[in-house]
Amino acid sequence: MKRQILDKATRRRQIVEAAIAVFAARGYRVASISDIIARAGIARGTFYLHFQSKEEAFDAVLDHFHELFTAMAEREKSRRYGNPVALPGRLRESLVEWLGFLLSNRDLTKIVFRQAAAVDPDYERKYLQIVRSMQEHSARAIRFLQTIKVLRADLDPQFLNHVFHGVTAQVVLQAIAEGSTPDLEAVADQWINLLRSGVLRTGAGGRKAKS
Amino acid sequence: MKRQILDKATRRRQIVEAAIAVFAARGYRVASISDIIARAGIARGTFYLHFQSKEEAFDAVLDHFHELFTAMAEREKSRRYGNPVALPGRLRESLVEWLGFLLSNRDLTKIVFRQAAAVDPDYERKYLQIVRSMQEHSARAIRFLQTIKVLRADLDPQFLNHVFHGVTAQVVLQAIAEGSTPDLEAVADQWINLLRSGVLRTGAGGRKAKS
Amino acid sequence: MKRQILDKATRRRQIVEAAIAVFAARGYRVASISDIIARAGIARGTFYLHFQSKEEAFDAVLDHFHELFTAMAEREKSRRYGNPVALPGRLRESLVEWLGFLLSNRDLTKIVFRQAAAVDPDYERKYLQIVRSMQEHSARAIRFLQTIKVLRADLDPQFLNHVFHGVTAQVVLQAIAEGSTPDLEAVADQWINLLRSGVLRTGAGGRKAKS
Amino acid sequence: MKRQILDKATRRRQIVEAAIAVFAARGYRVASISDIIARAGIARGTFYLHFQSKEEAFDAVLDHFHELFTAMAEREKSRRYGNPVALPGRLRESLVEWLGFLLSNRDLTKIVFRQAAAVDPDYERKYLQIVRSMQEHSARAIRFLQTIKVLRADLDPQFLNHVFHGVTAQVVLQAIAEGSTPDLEAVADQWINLLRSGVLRTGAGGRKAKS
DNA sequence: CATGAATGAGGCTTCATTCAT
DNA sequence: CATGAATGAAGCCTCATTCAT
Repeated sequence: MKRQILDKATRRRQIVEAAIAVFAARGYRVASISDIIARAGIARGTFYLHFQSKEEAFDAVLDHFHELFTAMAEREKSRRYGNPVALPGRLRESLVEWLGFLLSNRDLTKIVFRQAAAVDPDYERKYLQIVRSMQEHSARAIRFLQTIKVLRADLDPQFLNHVFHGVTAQVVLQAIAEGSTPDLEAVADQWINLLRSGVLRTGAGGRKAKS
Repeated sequence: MKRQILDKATRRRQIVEAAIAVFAARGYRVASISDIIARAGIARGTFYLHFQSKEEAFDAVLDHFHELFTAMAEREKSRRYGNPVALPGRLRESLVEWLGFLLSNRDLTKIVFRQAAAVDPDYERKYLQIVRSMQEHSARAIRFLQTIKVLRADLDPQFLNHVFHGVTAQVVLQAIAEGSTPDLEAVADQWINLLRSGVLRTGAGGRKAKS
Repeated sequence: MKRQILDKATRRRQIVEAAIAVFAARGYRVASISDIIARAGIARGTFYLHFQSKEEAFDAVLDHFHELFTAMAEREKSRRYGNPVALPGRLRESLVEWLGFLLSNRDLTKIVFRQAAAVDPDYERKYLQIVRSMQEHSARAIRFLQTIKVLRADLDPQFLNHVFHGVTAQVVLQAIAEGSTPDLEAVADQWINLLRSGVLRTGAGGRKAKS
Repeated sequence: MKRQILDKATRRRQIVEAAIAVFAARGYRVASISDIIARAGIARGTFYLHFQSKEEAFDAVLDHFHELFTAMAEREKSRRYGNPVALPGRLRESLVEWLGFLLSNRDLTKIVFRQAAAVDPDYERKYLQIVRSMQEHSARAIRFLQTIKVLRADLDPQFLNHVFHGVTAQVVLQAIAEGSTPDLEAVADQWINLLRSGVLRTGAGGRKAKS
C-alpha cells in the first residue's frame, strides 16, 4: 500500500475522526479495529502507533466531545455573565445553541448519548466523567437562574436538570435516528412555552405537599 | 450435574429471568452465554434447546418487557375511559404509576432504556418496535388529553411526547444507577407543577410564533 | 472436522504430550498454539478448554517433569535408606539410573535443561522451582554421603553439586543433540573412576590452601 | 532527536554493546529491536543500516564472544607451548583464567551459555559453531595433556571435556544468576583436588571395565 | 430433554522490517 | 548517514454455536 507520512497530530486526528464514525455506526463493542483502520485507510500497526488499545481510542473520542462541549460552555458562560441584566429570553438562545451544537456533531452525540445509561463496565469511568461535567454545567446555570429569579426557586434543581437533559436527549436522538433536522427555533419556542406557562389548560392537578 | 427436567415453559421463563439479570448487569454485547447459563444453573446445550441464538434470548427479554408494558397500558386505558369525566389530577396518578412500573422492574428498564439510542445494528428492529409502541401509547394519551382540553391544543404533541419520555428516562435511570428509590409522589408533584404553571418566574422569552 | 469426545484427563494428557514435543522442538517462545493444536489434532478452542494460556500449558509440562523426577527420587531414596550398609558402588547405579531417566524423556529433558540458565522473565518462577528441587535432592544425597564417609568431607558440597549437575547436563544434552544413546554403564565407569582416583597422573597442582 | 554521525565501525560497536545487554537481560526471543535501539539511543532505521535483521545482530554478538574467546585461547596456547616442561600446576592457572574470562564478560557468557542446549531453530548454526570451537579447543588441550602424561590416558577425552564444560557452566552461571563473584582460586583448588585424588573416601565402586 | 466437550471464525495486539523525508 | 512513521504478517485468546453421548 502507498505509504503516506503525516505528522503525529494530523494522523491522530484522522484516526479519531474515523473512530467517531465507526463507533457511532456500530457501537463500541461491535466496532472493530479493522473497521476503524479501514475507514481511516491506514495499516493495522499505524493505529497502535497512536493508541495503545481500542479503549484508548474511545477515550480520545470522548475527550474530543468534552473539549467541544467545554469550549461551547465557556462561550456561553462569558456571554451570560458578561450581560448581568440577562433577559430571560437568553434562555431560549441557549437552548437553540445547545441543540444546534449536538446536531452538528451527530456522530459524537450518538456515541455520548447512546450510552446515556450504559453500565458497560469498561468505559464507565471516562463516560461518567463527561456526563457529570455536562450535568454540573446545567446545574450551575439552573442555580444561577434561580438566584436571579428567572426560575422559580421552589422547584427541585435536580428535577429541572432532568427536564433539561431528558428533553434534549429525546429531541436530539430522534432527529439523529431519523436523519432529519428539526426547526430548532420552533423547538425552542415550544420549550420556552412549556417553561413559561405550563401545558395544562386548567390549574388542576397535584397534591399540595407530601403532608 | 443432576439433570433436572422441567416443562418447556418453565425452563424458558427461568432462562429469560437469568438473561434479564445478566443483560442488565453487563449489556448485550459483553454478556456471554456462559454468564446466562451459569446464572440459570443449566448446561450450555440446554440454552440452545430453548433459544436459537443469543439474539433470540434478548428478543425474548424485550418481549417480556413489552408484555408487562402492554398489560399496564391496558389497565390504564380502561380506567381512564371508564371514568369519562377525567379529572386533570388523573394525570398525576398516571405518572406515579408509570414511574413505579419502571422502578419495580429495574433490570428490564435498564436494558430497554440503556439502549435508548442504541443503533447497534443487530437488535435494532426489536428494540425500535418496543420504543415505538411506548411512544404511540403516550401519543394517543396526549392527543386524547388535547381533545378533551386538558392539555393545550397549540402545543406539538411530539414535543410533549419528548418531554414525557425524556424526563421519565432521566428520573428512572438516575434512580437505578444510584440504586435509590425516589419519592414518586414528590416527583409527580414537581412534574405536575411544571406542566400546570411552567417554571419561569416572569412571562419573558420566546418569539411570538414561527408565523 | 470429526469431533472426538474424550474425558477431561485424557484430553489434557494428550495436549501435554503435544506440548512437550513442540516446546522441545521449537522452544517456548517460538512454539505457537497453532503448533500444539496441529500436533494434538484438536481445534483451537479445545486447547483453551484445558489451559488458560500458553504459559499454563508450559507449566503443566514442567509439572509433568517434576512428577516424574520426584517419583524417581522417591524410589532412589527408599532404596538407599532401606539398605543402610550402602556400598559405595551404589553411587554408580544411581548415576546410571539418573542418566537413563533423562535420556528416556528426551523432549522433557531438552525443555528443562535447555533453559538451564534462562532468565526469560516469564516462566522463571516455575522453572527455578524445579531446578531448586533437583539441586536440593542431590545436595541432600551429597551431605548424606559425606556423613557416612563415602565422600570426603573436606570438599565443598556445592562444588560437588556443580560437578554432578554440570557433567550430567553435558552428557545428556550432547546425546540428545546428536540423537545418539551413549553407553550409560561406560559413562558411569568413567565417572566413578574420576571420583575415585582423580584423573591427574601425578600428584601435582593446587596451592595448599587459600592461606 | 539530534542526529549524531559516527563512523560505521564505532556505531556498529555501540549497537553490539546495546544488543549484548538486552539479549542477556531478556533473551533473544523476548528482546525487541525497540529494546536495543532504546539502549543504544539510536533511531529504528539506524539499526537496519548496520544489521540486516535481528538475527544478524545476534550473530554479531556471538562473533564478538568468539573473538574474545579466540584471543584468550591464543594467549593460552602460546604460553603453554612456550613452556614445554609444563608443570601440571599450569592447569590450575588455566582454570582460573577461563573462569575469570567468563565472569568478566557476564552478559556475553549469559547469552552463550544460556542457550547451551537451545535448539531454537533459528540461531542454531552460529551457536553450534561457537560451542564446537570451544569444545575443540579444550579437546586439543586434553589430548595434549594425555600425550605428555599429565592426564591419565585411559579416560575418554570426550568425557573429560564434558567434565570441564559442565562444571564451568554450573559454576559460572550460578555466580551470574546470584550476581556474586566466587573466589576463583578456591574453586580452582577444589577442582584440582577432584582431578588429582578423586572424591571418594574408599576405593570402592565401578566395574573393572567394559573390556 | 439435558449435558458439556468440541469447534473455529474473528477480535485485539505486537513487532520485525521498510521507506519517505 | 540518520530518522521515525508506516506496514502487515502472525500470535494469543474469546465465545457463539454444534453435536455426540
